[in-house]
Amino acid sequence: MKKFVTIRDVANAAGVSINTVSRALNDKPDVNEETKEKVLKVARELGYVRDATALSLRYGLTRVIGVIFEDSSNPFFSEVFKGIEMKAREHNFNVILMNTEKDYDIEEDAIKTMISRRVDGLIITPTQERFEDIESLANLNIPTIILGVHFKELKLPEVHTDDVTGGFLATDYLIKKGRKRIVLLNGLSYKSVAQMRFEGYVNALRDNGIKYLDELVYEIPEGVESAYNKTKELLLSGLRFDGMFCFNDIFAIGAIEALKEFGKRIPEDVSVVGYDDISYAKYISPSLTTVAIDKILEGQTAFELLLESVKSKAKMTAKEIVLDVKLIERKSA
Amino acid sequence: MKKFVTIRDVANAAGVSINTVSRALNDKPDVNEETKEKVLKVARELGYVRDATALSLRYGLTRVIGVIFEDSSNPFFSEVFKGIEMKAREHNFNVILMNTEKDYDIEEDAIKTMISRRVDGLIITPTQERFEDIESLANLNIPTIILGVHFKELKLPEVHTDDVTGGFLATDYLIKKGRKRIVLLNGLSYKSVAQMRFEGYVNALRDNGIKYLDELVYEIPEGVESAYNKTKELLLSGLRFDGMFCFNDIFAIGAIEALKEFGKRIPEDVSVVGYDDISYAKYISPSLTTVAIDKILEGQTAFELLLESVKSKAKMTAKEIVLDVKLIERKSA
DNA sequence: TTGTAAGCGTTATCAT
DNA sequence: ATGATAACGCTTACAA
Repeated sequence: MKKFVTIRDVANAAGVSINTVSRALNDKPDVNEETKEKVLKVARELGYVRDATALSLRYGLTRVIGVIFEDSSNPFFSEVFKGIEMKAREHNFNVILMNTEKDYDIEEDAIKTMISRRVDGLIITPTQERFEDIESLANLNIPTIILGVHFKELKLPEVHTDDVTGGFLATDYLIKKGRKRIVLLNGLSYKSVAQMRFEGYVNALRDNGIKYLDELVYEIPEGVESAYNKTKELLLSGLRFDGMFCFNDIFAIGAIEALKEFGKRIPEDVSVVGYDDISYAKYISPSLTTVAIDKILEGQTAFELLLESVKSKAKMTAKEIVLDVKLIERKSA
Repeated sequence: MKKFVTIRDVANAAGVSINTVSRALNDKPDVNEETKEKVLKVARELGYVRDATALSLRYGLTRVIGVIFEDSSNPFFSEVFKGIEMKAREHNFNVILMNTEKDYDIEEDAIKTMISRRVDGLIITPTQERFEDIESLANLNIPTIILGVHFKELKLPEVHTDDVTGGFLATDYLIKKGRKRIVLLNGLSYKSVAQMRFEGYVNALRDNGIKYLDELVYEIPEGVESAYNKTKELLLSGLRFDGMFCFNDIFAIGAIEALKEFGKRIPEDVSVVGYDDISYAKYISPSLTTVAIDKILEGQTAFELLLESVKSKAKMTAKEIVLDVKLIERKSA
């Protein structure tokens, strides 16, 4: 049925042996110029396209990398992916993308799949629930980059942003704007990112001589709804607060929705700062003051670090690349 | 270096031949129960993982499909992809995702790459600039689904939304809201989608007895900036209009930004309707009235149609799946 | 300069 | 029930 032209077909048509074809195709020196021309011509006419699966088997290298995200449709990840794909394409690598839907079991399966596919390397944003699956990669010595997350427990190369500073910048900005009671709407604390942003929050309070209050700090699961509901709950509970530092822009969007619903003016009554600077942050209303991270760059960096690791056959080490963040001042705070 | 456990390693360790291992691993009937148990145990201990590249070569099937988008970070595509990936995972397929950046040459390269990878099938949103590259797929009889686009020139299976109806719904809604001079901020007209939405726009005007005016119809390239600039230009030119039907939500976002800048009240002065219902459409301000298409479903449908085509070894035919659209009423119109 | 043959990891066919 | 062998498409020693 689906029959591709093989090197053998070309050989027959050109009246030479298959490895002469191979040599010609690969522009090797030990082949007569005329023969080469002829072979190339025949190959073109027949529509020959190299079979990458055969090459993979032959070389034990696939030129495929795997990317495992919790949700590739999340604008943060979709932009990071873009950076990865750009660089990969530039280096003639292809990318298999899989989602875990934040489920450890799916993550484990995805990793197995990637191993089975013999990917040359892997970029992953782990759920961080457990990490035996990631360890198995390290044991197989499959080059792996942890993206967007810091793993204390694992000695693997990581690319992430400076989220302690990010948390600090956001909180400090709110304080400078005169905010005294700043709610931290954080992600779940088993995630390193949440821990780091929390640390930044605490640092900023401390540096500004503001007392840390447990009643202002909340950890909630991902999602707009989640943030919307929690904010509504806080509002209903009568908790007083004049600022919110949200774990990400999605949370900020949910929070703002709830605040508006309660007639709060933003930023007059409550100032809101997000995180990530997803592309629509500037179009929501009020436009979102947020901690920007260069997502494309993060993806590119991850790929380049991975490529390094793929090329050097050395054992993976705990290299850590921390990317800068900056505060983008808009209307919400 | 990177040494994976092979069937041969397992065979040696278990003291059987490689095909006994193969049989055990594949749960074939002709293998002693005890031997099978032993082999399975050894395989587990050694951490054996099947090599998919070898399988691909062996069977001439990769269980990989290719997806070629113009920009996977565009929220429309990233959601469609999610639908594709979900279904693919369910059916034990993997997905290689590539971007064309709206460049025909990159598209052509991407297609070559996919052929080289021997993908079992391909889902593509063509640039529609030319289509020789797509034709080459048809000639190779590689199952291909055209997504989100209607190709008059090609007889290939397509999945797209009912954009004539969509264009009609949007325009008709604006008219029912009392709008008389409705700007169509359309995509470039060589794209079938733009043609279809235009057709819907014209139909709605006709059905409502409103005269079509060329001066209200504009075709612009993709991007928020593009829409922002064009809207600003229209405003500056003094063109009168009280409604805008935007080719997509991204355009609507850009248009709204420009309108606000000029002090126009939305929807009082100018009503705006978008298209796609990207996930942030409801969070921009005013929340966007838009024509919703189920992007996840579109992705899932595309995969399922592709799978059909992959399984049936029949020649590809021009099957067309047209998905429903519906108008989501929010605050912008 | 060109051809022959082995091998990458797997499964299917054919023997035993 | 199990083992040896060929084949998938390609590249690379090695021979000629």
